[in-house]
Amino acid sequence: MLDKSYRPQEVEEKLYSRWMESKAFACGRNESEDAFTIVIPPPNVTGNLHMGHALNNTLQDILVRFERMRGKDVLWQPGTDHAGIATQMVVERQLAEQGITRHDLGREKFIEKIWEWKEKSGGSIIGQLHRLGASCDWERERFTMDEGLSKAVRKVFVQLHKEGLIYRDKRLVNWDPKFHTAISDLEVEQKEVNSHMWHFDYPIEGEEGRFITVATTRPETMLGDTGVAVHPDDERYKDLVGKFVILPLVGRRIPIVADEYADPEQGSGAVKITPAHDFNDFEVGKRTGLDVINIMDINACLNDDVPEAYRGMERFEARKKIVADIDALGLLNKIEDHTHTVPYGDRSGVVIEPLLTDQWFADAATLAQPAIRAVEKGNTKFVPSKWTNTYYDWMRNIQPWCISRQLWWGHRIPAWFGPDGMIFVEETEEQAYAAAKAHYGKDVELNQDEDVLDTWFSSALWPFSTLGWPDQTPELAKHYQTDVLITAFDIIFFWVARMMMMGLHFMDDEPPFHTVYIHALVRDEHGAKMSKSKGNVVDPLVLIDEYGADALRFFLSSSAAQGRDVRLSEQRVEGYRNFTTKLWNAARFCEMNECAIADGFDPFATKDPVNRWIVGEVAKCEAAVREALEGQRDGYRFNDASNAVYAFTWNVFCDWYLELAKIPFQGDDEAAKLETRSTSAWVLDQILKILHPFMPFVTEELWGTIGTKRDADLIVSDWPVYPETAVDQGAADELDWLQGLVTGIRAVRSEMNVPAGAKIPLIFNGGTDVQKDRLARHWDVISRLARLESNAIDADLPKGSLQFVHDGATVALPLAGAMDLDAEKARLGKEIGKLEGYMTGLNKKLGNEKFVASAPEAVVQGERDKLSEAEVKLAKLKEAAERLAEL
RNA sequence: GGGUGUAUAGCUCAGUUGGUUAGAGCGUUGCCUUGACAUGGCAGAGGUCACAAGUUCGAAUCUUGUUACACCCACCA
Repeated sequence: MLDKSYRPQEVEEKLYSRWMESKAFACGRNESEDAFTIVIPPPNVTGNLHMGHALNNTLQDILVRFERMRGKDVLWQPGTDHAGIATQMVVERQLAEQGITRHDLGREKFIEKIWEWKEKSGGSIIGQLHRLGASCDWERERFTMDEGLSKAVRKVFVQLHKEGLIYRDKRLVNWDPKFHTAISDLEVEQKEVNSHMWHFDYPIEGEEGRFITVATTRPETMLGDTGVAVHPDDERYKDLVGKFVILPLVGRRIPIVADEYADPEQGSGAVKITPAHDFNDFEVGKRTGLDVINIMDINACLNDDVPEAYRGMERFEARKKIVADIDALGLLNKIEDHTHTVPYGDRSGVVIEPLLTDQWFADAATLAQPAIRAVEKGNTKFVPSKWTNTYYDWMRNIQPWCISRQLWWGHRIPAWFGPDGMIFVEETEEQAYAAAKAHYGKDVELNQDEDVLDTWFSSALWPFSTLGWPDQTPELAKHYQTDVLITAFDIIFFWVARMMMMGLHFMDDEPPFHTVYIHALVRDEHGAKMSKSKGNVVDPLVLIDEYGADALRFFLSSSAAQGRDVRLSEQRVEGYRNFTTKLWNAARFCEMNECAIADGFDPFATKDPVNRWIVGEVAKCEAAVREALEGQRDGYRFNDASNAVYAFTWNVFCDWYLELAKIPFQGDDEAAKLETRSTSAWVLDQILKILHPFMPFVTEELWGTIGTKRDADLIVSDWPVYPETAVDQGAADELDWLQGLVTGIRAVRSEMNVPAGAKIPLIFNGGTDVQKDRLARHWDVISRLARLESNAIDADLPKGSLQFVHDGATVALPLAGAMDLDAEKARLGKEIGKLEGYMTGLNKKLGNEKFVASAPEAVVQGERDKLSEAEVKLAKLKEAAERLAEL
């Protein structure tokens, strides 16, 4: 027996446990050759479920549940990411509370601490995904620092190194002075700031009183200047090229060089060059042979290569002092207000400092080539397709990828240094020692590289490392290539692009997925990005508590129109909660009426046209949902799929079918009652199946609670397949006519203020035999739904009647003295006016020879049909108006 | 500086290859405690599809331009 109301809070956890225990999520449960595979975008092990995760995982779960029901061997591969910087930060913060730093512990102990933290409180997001209903194969859960995945990382690193695609280089990198590590270009955020442009006069050597003015937004770097550049064609400075300036405060003699980088239009046309602290200057320095003097330490404080007065100063403190000191020397030419972009570390939030260091790089430009080709050839496609261009733009201009990080938490780089600096890159320490012995001819002491790899390096391997690679496991054979990757656009470069590169390189030129579905961002109700600092973050778990996971999921999927952001609306979530209530009550109604599928019942061989009709409507709904979801054409239209099943359930099944079913339920025709009971139960079952991927909990609960005996849970039941004959067009037309008649009567009644409860007579004139037959057969239904007391066919019309035309027949509701004649006249007049306007348009169109000549025949015929239909209607309406006028 | 996207009812949004009297949900108005459901039912009001020009027999839909907003990328001192 169903409870009077549905309380998701009481059933969701129970059902999720049941699914887990029955191993409903497990891959391989179904032995089908046809595999369907999605790898989850692994959330950070430090993460908490936010709306973006909720959307992302809801969409994945919809596809996974859909394909599972369709009989495929489904693998939704879950796991978490070790998230180098984020995780290290969390644990360091905890240590800081005890007054300890990671250096107090030492590397080994610190990493142990992180593992402890991970075991105890890491991965709470997994439990939160359970709340959402995510049907991942949890027994296969992976972590990017697992032994297996780490092995894959080492193998990839070593192989790429042997192929020359990973190399070590001394280069200027983005240095994060807070975390003391290099970061990649992608982890740098350019932010616009209001600052100043300082103009300094640098004295020319040997020319008393002559200066060259340079402008800078970073005065502190002047201590590292090793030259001044002017444009080779700049007439103003031609005579100065080759001469020297004496760098103020430092006293260094630095050359004036000619380089095209200097823009004569900018400032004075002369630019100071600091090769060690600016990417452009580095290039200029290389071209013109300038010295490279690094003036900063890892904290971005000035080092010992600057004059004593500045040593140890923090860079922004130094800036103030330098400006003041230059001013004191009389060399501060001017200060202008200036807005420019400044690089910030995306996780640390501090200004990034270009710093010259030894780092490991991946040759992204080479790895990108197959990845570009795969998309060009259509082997992997983006949905929506506009993201293809974003991908191309980035891939075609890709820079070397700095993959080393000066952190402790992560995959340690498998490189060992010999006593003379020789590097041995091997998968294991033993192999490194063996290689060293072979090289040196004797045993030597090796030191492993202290650095770890960029977190995204291991994520790039996720689609095959989680399947067991480098071992050739059955899962790898069956589930690689995976099907669709579902993610947000902000991760295309970080992750998608790199998975493409690695997947193609290591998996025999087969891309990791055939489709990349890029979903929207979830914004707040005002359209603003959600962020902690704005305080507008909505916790999905709070919404789940309040309205149930199904309501949140349905909101997200019905909002997931391609190419458009999702605006969170609690009101809409509430609306979908109401939908679960509606479904629940429909099921209760069926239960009360003892609906059950009788033995031998064939849904496609019912007698009652109402039943024949609803079976056809089910088939249409299923087709709409399936076609919207399937990836074959332009699938992944989650909003279309959700809306189709919503509209069918509420507006067709509940609003019409169940109302119609009350007639046989309350009547005494036992055969009709039996058929309708079976049909109702059958349709309800179909709804539960079709709705299950979207609303897994309420559907499973109903599936298990309503009277029907089940072999298995809904989650592992079969997605329905209907015969061609499921749609009976004759029944569809008949019900369409019936609904139009009822709606027409209701509208007239409502508009003319006939009391809702009043039962009134009906006169039906000028209808076809088919219509008369329908009226007679469905009279019970029509009289109930339209509140009628009697009917007469082709009868004389009493003077005072409400009248309208339905499908060519005149429908009259005699009210005698009870009706407002003037109001009815006005109503009919308005109706006629509207119809005439409509016909004018049609006549004009059909009178246009060019239209008739050039439009497709079907379109022209369609317009003609509309016109003749309208003509009949107009004639009848006019008759009605005349009758009224006689009064 | 380069690129992408969006503009349709009071609000949030659908509208697949150009052919409807342009749809939904929420909100709103009126009526209804009708034996599943007031977290409900029935009926209604509400739109010159941002603006301008063009292509076409026909444009919310295609082209160009304008305006507004959003986002991404980029080393301009």
